[in-house]
Amino acid sequence: MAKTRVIYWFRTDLRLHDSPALRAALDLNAEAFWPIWTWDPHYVYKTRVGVNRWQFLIDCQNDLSKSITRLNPNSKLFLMREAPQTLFPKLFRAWKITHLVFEKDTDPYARARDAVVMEAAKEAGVEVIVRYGRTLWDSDELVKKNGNKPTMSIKQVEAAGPKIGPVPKPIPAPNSMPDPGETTLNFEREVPEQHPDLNEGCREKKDKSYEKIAGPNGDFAVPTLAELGFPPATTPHRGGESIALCSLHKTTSNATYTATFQKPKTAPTAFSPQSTTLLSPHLHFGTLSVRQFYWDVQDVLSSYKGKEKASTPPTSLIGQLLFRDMYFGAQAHLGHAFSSTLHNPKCRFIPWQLSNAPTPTTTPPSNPASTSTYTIDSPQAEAWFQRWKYGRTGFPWIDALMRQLRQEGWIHHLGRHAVACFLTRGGCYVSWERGAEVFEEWLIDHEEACNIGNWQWLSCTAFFAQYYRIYSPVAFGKGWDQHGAFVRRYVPELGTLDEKWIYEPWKAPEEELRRAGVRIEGDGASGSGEEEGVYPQPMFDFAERRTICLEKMKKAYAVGLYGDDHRVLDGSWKHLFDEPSNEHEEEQGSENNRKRKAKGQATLDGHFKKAKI
DNA sequence: AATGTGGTTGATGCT
DNA sequence: TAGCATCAACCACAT
Repeated sequence: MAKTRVIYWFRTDLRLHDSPALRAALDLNAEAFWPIWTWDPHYVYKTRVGVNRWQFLIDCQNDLSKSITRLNPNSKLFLMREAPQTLFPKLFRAWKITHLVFEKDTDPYARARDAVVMEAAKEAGVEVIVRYGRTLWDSDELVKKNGNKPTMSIKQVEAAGPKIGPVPKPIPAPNSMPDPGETTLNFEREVPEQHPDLNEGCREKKDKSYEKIAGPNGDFAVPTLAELGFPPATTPHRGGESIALCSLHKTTSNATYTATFQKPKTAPTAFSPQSTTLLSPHLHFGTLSVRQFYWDVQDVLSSYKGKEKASTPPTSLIGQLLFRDMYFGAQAHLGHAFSSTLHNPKCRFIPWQLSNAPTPTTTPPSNPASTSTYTIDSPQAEAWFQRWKYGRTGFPWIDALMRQLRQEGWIHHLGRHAVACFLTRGGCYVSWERGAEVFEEWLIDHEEACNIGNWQWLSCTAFFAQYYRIYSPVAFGKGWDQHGAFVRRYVPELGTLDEKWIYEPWKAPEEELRRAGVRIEGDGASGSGEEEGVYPQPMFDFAERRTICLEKMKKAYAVGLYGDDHRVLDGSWKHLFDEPSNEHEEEQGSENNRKRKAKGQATLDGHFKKAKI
């Protein structure tokens, strides 16, 4: 038997089925094999992981650990509470490791982290094996086949993907796993820097997850929410590969549903059950392989003989997976710059309120944007933002969605459209970055690439540009749910209000409100309007805000700046917006856009010089 | 190079 | 009830 001593490092792939990296690790026929997870202070303190997503992660880890033990009673998922960058060099020596194997991760922080770990492995003489299995196609390969440009449209993905080759077929789960070696830890432990802690506000008690490297009982156990100082989760959705595979099977065993799925025709108001598959959190944690999903759907399609025509990308289920690859491809190319407007060459500059504060340097940030700060440049906008976040806008459709999000960690994609449009270009004119942070904290399926990409889409700063298509906080929900069952479910204080007023309670006559036992009053600010039987006034006249936002968007598009423009970074963009809108300037704007298009990444300087002549 | 067409998911009012 | 034009007018992509 080969004397290989292997660490398999689980990260974005909490599964045994269809894992190219795990297969590569097991093919080493190790004499000792440790399946491990490293607790990462970056994840624990520097990203917004809400209680519900923590619960989901813990579910995934427990399920995976059980599955490993089923393959080998001596093994399980070994959780190590130290940063991988400092842990691995010590672990390599202590356990005489010969191989480290993991799935490639193209998130900007992950790339930097893995580079450090791979360097340490090189120094320790440990061979590193990396395999890709997180998207349909390796995101870096996808970018290459897209002319070394970020994938910014679904057409580009449809063209570039097949150039790489067909989506790899699923790999069966292993049916055995070698014993782990010794698990003694005879080395000094490095306690991570715990401040600042982005999740401090969520904790009821002090975080104790890093007190001992192998957990409180020294058995490498999966942590509990209590250890992290969190209160119990509120989400009804549970994680784990077992559940993920059951859910996938449930979806694909309904051939008609699977083959004719059209995303825009699924109701965002359906809640019991939901109208979509709810497989996104499983894709996020890698408890479901996206390629397994892809091929299971393809199998259904190839044998489908139903009356209704099968759907095709982009609206079909396969189309949804292509969008995911598109966002991963954009992020793989742009790195940290993808996550904010500033420094982002593909993100249109709009002078939103509550935007990320500019970084002092002119180079793209090396730190994740999630540690960004913003200035309250408008108390009004900040108040609207807070009311939006906590579901107290006075628009029941918006509030129901935001409350469902906070409580359950998941809302339908079209619901995300409705609240995102409302916060940004179709109501509050608040930066998409603020909304993205709330989603980061509250979504159990939060995937940085997809979240950032979708917020840019909805705010019409990248991927999508039809800013005049604005969702109404009244009409859109009503179109899907005439009777307001969804609103009643999540905004119970309006539970018995007649359907005539359920989307616009401020218009209801006094006697209707009295009969329904609700008063419409207060400004929805924190600490007010939370009295039982009270629902806030709408925070603004939507029609009025709609018009204002449209004008502002039109202006910003005419000016035509992007996040990497020096005038955006040095603040001189203000002059371009101060000037009153006139014919000449509109022409300049169009010219800007045309020039930019013709010159690719060129700045607008050339045009301005030309314009002066 | 100018022009036309289409773009996963708008709202409204008309036929 | 589904399909269409209108609203105002964006970008990407193909020709």
